[in-house]
Amino acid sequence: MRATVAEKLPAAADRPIHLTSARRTAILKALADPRRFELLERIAKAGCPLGCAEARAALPISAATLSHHIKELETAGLIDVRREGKFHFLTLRPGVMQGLIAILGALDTDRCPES
Amino acid sequence: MRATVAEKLPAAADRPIHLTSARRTAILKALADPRRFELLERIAKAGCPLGCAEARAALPISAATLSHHIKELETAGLIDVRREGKFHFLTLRPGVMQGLIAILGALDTDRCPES
DNA sequence: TAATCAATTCGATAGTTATCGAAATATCGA
DNA sequence: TCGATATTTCGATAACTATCGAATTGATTA
Repeated sequence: MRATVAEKLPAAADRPIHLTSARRTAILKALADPRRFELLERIAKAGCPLGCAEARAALPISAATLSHHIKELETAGLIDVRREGKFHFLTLRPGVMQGLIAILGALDTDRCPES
Repeated sequence: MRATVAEKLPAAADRPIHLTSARRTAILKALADPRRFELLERIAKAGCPLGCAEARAALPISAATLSHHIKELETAGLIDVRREGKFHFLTLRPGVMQGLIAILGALDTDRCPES
């Protein structure tokens, strides 16, 4: 099933997206920077699209650095950026985090009885 | 509670360990290197403790590099290393991956209705 | 003890990246 | 069009790290 665009289900019902190993690495790298992770937390906790100004107010970084981090999160496919005139709004991309979780969860399924 | 998988997989029922943000970062960094991730996959899939020789046979890296990666995984708390005389054996540390999953899962809980 | 094998440590190198200020680009309001 | 504001790009720097060969430590065996 080739993921029809029609299934734009509202909130918590996102299926995990399948991730190639290259994309998995990109996502993990994006998450591995503390500031970037904090930014992503802000975006996630905001629920509604987060403006760059709000993001900037929360993080002690320059505009150039924020732009860099946003691009990293975007190219990793972790967030969507809606560019609306002068302002940009950031949202978590549905299903991606669940896709990562699926990969990580598969790692510690079976274990040796003798531990 | 979505513990549907737990019943058919005996040993994987470890509770998620609570992770500080510093440790979360260390773990994500450890996972963000592709070779290291592959090493961890090997350890996980082996189930039983994996010898360094087997690990080395699976990865095209020198002994020095393998040693480095093992230390990274160990200091991040992702694996345990049982040192038995001349040989070292690697196992996945229980609960840690689940702890990370818990953090990541908490990120995309609620979302804006307007998408 | 000497030889051997497993793993670590050392020293060096090459590639990556987080960070910033300054300059550039883009959008909006007057 | 002009000026103000938002974001990006550029150029540079500092810090980090993956990698290796060589030397070293540590354990086993002859």
